[in-house]
Amino acid sequence: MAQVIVDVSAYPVDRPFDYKVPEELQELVEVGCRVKVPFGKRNVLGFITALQSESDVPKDKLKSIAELLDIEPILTNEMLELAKWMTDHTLCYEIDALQVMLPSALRAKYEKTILLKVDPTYLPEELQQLFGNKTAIPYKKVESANLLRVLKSCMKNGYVEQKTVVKQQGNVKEVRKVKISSNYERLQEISESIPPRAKKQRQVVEWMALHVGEEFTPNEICETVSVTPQVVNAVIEKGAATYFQEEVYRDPFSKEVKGSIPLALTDEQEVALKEILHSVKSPQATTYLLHGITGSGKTEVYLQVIQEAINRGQEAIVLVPEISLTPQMTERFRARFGDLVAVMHSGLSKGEKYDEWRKIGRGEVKVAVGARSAVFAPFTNLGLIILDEEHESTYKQEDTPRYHARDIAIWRSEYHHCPVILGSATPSLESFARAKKNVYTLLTLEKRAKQQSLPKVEVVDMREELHNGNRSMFSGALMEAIEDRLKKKEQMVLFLNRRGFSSFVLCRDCGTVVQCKNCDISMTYHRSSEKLKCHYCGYEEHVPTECPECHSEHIRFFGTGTQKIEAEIYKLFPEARVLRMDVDTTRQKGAHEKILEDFGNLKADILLGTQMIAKGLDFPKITLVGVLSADTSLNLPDFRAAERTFQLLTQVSGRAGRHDLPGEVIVQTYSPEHYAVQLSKEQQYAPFYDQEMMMRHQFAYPPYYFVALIQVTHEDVLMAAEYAGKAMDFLKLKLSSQVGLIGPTPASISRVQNRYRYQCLIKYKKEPNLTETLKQLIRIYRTDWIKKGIQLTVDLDPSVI
DNA sequence: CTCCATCTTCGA
DNA sequence: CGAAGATGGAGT
Repeated sequence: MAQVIVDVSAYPVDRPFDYKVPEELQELVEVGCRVKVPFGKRNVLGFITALQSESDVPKDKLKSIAELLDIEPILTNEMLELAKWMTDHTLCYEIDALQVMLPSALRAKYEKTILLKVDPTYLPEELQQLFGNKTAIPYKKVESANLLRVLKSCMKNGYVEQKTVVKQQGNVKEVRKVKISSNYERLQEISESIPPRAKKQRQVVEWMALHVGEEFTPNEICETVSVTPQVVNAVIEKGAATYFQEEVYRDPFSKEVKGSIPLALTDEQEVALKEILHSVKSPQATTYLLHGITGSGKTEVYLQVIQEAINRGQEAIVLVPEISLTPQMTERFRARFGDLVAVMHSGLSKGEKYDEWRKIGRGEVKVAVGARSAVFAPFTNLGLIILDEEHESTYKQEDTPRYHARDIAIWRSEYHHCPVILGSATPSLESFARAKKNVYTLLTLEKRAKQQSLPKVEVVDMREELHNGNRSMFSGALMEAIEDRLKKKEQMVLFLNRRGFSSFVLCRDCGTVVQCKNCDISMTYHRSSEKLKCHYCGYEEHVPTECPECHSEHIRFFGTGTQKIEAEIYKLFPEARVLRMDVDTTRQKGAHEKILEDFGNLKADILLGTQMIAKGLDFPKITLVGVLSADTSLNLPDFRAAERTFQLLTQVSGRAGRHDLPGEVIVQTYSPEHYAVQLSKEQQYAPFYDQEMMMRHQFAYPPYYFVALIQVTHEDVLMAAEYAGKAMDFLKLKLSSQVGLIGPTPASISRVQNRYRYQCLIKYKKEPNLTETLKQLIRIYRTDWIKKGIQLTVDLDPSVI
C-alpha cells in the first residue's frame, strides 16, 4: 500500500491517495519514487510519500500503481518534509511544492493519443491515411488535419479510443558505444574467418585484438582505423564486439577556466571567515548576514568557507540573483573548484539542467551555483548555503509556490545543521533588522579588499538642466565625462532603469498614449522590430502612423528606452562604440556572455543597459558609471521603492573603479535631495537604514510588520471590486483588531490580460490565526467564487506591492 | 426527441 | 486538472 500525491493542482485532491502495490513491484517501490497511477478516468504521475500495510480506503475502491518510473527515489525525505512545510507557509498545494524541487525534465508531459481498436480498413479513408501502419497517433495530428468530426464518429463506433499517455519532459542522454570482446582467441578466430577480400574488416578486427575489452565510440574506431561505419557494423555482427548505450552528460560550460588559488585575506575577511568556519565545524545552523560594501571581497570569503566544507566531505549551495551574474560568478567558482561545480540557471536547456541535477544528486559535484531554484539542489550532506546579494527580489518566486529562497535556505540549514550566509552590500531591511536583534549574526566588511577608495559620486539635478535649456537625456556633466573617457580610452557603464518608464507613443494633439488592449499599461516601442509591445501580456502591434483616437498625424515616441539612448549616443559621440544589454539583445542563448566578453576585451567604450548590468560586473577599465534617471525606481508605487533605489544606486556605483584606475559616478535625478539618492553617494548604509526604518515604522510596514497580499481578479471591474470587498469583510470578521487591513484598492496596474485586479493588504505582528483564516478564505474562494470567474491569490510576504 | 454546449462533479 | 455525467436550450 502506497500513499501517492498525484500530479493535479486542485483543492479537493491536495492530499495523499492510497494505491495497491502490484506483486512485481513489491520489492522495488520506495518513498520518493515517481509512479504512474490511474486517477479518475486517466493515468497521471504521482509521488510516493509513504508506504504502509493498512489503508482506511474500502478495498473495492483501491486501484493499483500502473508503473514505477524510478528505481531509485528522486525525492529525499528532506524534500518530502520541506514540501509539507512549504504548503503551510506559502499556502500552495503539496504537488506544486514537490514539482518545484525537481528539474522540469522529470515533470510529466501528457499527450492525448488516439488508439486504433479495429482493422484499419473500417476507418474512413482520410483517417486511415493518418494512421498509416501505426496503431496509435497523437490527437494533435488528427486535429491539425481537420478530422475531428470523423474522429468523433469513429469513437462512437468503437473503432478508435482516446487515451492520454504520460511521458516525462526530458531524458537521460545516451550515446551508442562499442565494447570490444575481451576474448582474444575469439577475435583471432573471427579474423581468420573473414574472407581475404574483406580487407577493411580484417584490419578492424586486428586493431580490436590490440584493444581487448576496451570501449570506444563508433566514430573513434572509424577514424583510427580509417574505415566506414558499415565495416565496423559488419565486424560487430560477426561477434567481435557489441554495441551498448552509455549515459552521458550534456556539457553546459562553453569554455575552459584557468584555476585559482585562495587569496590572502584582509583582517576583516579573516574575522568573518573564522566566525563562519566555527559554525561549519560545530556544526550549527547559524544564519550570518555578511554586510560588505561593494568590492570588499565577499566572494573570496565564500570560496574559502566552501573549501572547508568540501574538505569535511560536505557540499555547498551558492545562490546568485540572476543569469547576468552567473557567467562571471560561476567562472570564479569553477576556477577554484573545477569539476566539482554544477551550475543551475535559466540559460540551460531542460536536458542540461537535468544533467546538472543528477550530478548533484549522485554526489559527483560538491558545489551547486545557481539562481533561486538551486536552493533545492538535492545534496544530502549540506555544509553551507550562501545567498549572494541577499536583498534581491528575484529570490522570491512570484507565482505558486510563492516561496522565498532565503526561507528555504534557512529551513534546510536547520535540517542539516549547517550555516547560511546572506551576503550583500545593501542588505534588505528585514535581514538587517534581524541581525540587529541577533536573530542573524552580523559580520561586516567595511574596507575594499584592494584598498581602492570608493568612487566619487556626483548627483546632477535634472530640473536645473531643464531650466538651462538642456532637454536631452544627458546632463552637461555627464556629456563632459563621457567625452573625457572616450579620449582617455577608458570604459563606461550607462545605466537606465527602465521599469515602469519606457518609450511610449503619445499623440501631441490629444494627449492619447497608446495602451495595450488587454492591460492597463502603455505599449512599449521597439525600434528593432518597429513594433509596439506590451511587457505584461506580450501583445504586439505595428506602430501606428496616426493617433488611434483623433487620427492626428502628430504622434511621437516619448520616454527613454535603451534603444533611444543608444541612438542618441551615436548622434552625440559618433566615434563611441556602444554595447547594449537589455531584454532584447540578450534573448539568445549565451548572449550575455558574448556581450560581457566583448566589453571585457575592450571591443566597446560604453556598456548601456537596464538593471541586469547593475550587479557583478567587474572590469578594470570602467572608470565612469552614469545613472541616466534615478527617479524611475524611486517613484514606483511600492513601499520598498526607496530601498530599491538605494540598493540600485549603490550597486551601480560599485561597478566603477574596482581596480587601479579611480572611478567616478554621475547620478541624474529630478529628486536630488531624496535620502535614498543622497545616502547612496557614499554607500552610507547605516544612516539609510535608520531613516528608512523610521518611514517603515511610521507607515507600519516590514520589518516592523509582516504583510500579506490578497489579489482578486475578474474580467469585470465590478465583480473584481465586489469580491475583493467580500474577502476584506471576511478578514475583518476573522482577524483580531491588532491587524491593519488596507483595501480593497485597485492594483498598481489595474488590468492585465483583460482581467481587473483589486488587492487587500494585511499588516500584522503576531496573528496566530492568520494562516487558518487565509486557508478558510481560499476554501470559500475554491468552493464558491471560482465558479463566478473570480481568481484569488494569497502571497505571504510579497516582494512587490 | 436529438444534438451540442456548458456546468458540475469527482478522483484511492 | 480533465473526463464524463447532468442540465438545458435550440433545432428537427
